[in-house]
Amino acid sequence: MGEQAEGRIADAPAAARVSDAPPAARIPDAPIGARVPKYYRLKQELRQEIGQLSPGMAIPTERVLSTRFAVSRTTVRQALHELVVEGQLQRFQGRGTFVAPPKLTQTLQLTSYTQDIAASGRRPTSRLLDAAVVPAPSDVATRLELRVDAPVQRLERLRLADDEPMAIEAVYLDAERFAGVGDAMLHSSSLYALLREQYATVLVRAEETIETVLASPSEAGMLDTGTGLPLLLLTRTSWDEQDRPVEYVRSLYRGDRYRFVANLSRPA
Amino acid sequence: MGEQAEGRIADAPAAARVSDAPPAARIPDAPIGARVPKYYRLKQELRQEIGQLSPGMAIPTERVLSTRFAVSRTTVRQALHELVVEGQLQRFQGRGTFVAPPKLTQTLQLTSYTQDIAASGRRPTSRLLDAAVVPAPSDVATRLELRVDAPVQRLERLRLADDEPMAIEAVYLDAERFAGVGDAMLHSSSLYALLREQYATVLVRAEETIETVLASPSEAGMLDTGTGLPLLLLTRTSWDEQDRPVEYVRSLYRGDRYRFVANLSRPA
DNA sequence: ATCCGCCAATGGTCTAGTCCAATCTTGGCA
DNA sequence: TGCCAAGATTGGACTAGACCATTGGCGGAT
Repeated sequence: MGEQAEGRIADAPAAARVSDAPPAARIPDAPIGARVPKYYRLKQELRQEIGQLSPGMAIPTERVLSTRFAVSRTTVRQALHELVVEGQLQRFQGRGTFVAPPKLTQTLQLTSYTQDIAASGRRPTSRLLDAAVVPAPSDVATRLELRVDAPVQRLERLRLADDEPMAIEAVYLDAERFAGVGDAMLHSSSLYALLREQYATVLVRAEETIETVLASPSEAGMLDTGTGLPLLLLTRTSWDEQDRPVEYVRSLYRGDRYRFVANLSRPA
Repeated sequence: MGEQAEGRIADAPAAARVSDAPPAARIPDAPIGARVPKYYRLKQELRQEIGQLSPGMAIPTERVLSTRFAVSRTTVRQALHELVVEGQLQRFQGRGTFVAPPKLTQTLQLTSYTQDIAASGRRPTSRLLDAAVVPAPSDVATRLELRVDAPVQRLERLRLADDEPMAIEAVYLDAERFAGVGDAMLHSSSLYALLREQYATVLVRAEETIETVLASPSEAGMLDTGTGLPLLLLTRTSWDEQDRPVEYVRSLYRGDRYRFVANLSRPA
């Protein structure tokens, strides 16, 4: 299920070449008429080698690759960077570079995070980073159909699966309608259960957007990844049975570790 | 030469900035010890300045920024690169760097591309890149529930909206069940209309995955973007009323130009 | 045996330059 | 006026090297 390297759409057959000299591995020459940067050819070469290895195995250091392929370390780093972004490699300062495990698939559905992760056979946990009532910024106010600066409850959590950081999530709720939800979340782990049991609110519909953003240094720190790596930003607004907006959620997932799946049906 | 004189880049604000993402506020930055690289501060500085400008306006050249902020051109390029990835800037070799228009939102739904784009007030067109019957690769065979190497019709198209390249799309269909669909598509533009009218097939359900990949040189060329820029890879499998898989589609969208939205409802 | 501090190795950041490819400008020529 | 060649300017690729921060192993002290 991890396929993605090959079988891309319009990928030029490109480096389906023969590497003749084992000792001095050389970067394949650019095909005639195609201007392919050196770092890109190196990347393809490395991708091939990585394919032979198992997740967790180490690959040579940047300096070694630099001399082995007779390119500058900068060029090696550019190739490695792209492989990291694609989720093929993981780098750790001071330790080395390692083959990454395959991407995980997360379903877009109107169920609780806890259920989702448990259903995939992993152990879900959360760390509450922040719970405060704040004046609604304009975008939050718009989504929740409140006045700007109306009090909203913000809940910020770090989501983990098997103790690995998975996403940073910020939820916003109407602080008047859901008074006390912040305190309640200090001792609860499932917001959806709390809404159902304490506030008699059930979510029936949601709109979720997905786009690519880049990790800030602190986001990178929390997600245990690098600054500037692509993240997937999911923005969700959910409505209850009376079609009132209930929650507005922003979640940041590592783009190199996750993919998302949505189930569509014919419009009515 | 350890710490050289700082240029105009403000020192790390690092405070609880409500973090500035293009459309609206991102998740707040926790002040946990995160070292802020120079290129990142420059990026934030430039983001601020860009916010004052209108799409299409030019910003100073890399060499000018390099001297203005007293950093190397490499550092400027790293900052600009991230802003390009985030969809804030567009760069053109030989011309300059310009403020990018805002991202476009594309809905994930089981309707035809032509309808979708037209509904958003733009003019949809397609360029048929390739139409051939080929032996099914293993992933295609799996999705379409066929034997490996069974004949499948591949249709590869470049999707445009208002003449701007939007996505590269590859569709796979069972070549026996939909015999002649390749030829028919030479003179038609809507596959879904063709399926409905010529093959009495209506799609009622689909599963769509979204993940981040990077543009190869040829993909970058077709989408009029840069090699190595993040793309959003959408993979769709659709089923008909008898719950038979009909199509398997892979689409590549520019991650800096598009976001996607899905509508979710409560599971039954 | 255990702990701790030093140190080598790793990836992360940054510099100051070179050369190349694409584009725009400019001026001369028909 | 219209065209084209030459040069200037832009971003793209690449080099060789420096210093920093983090990590983990080794060896000595306890």
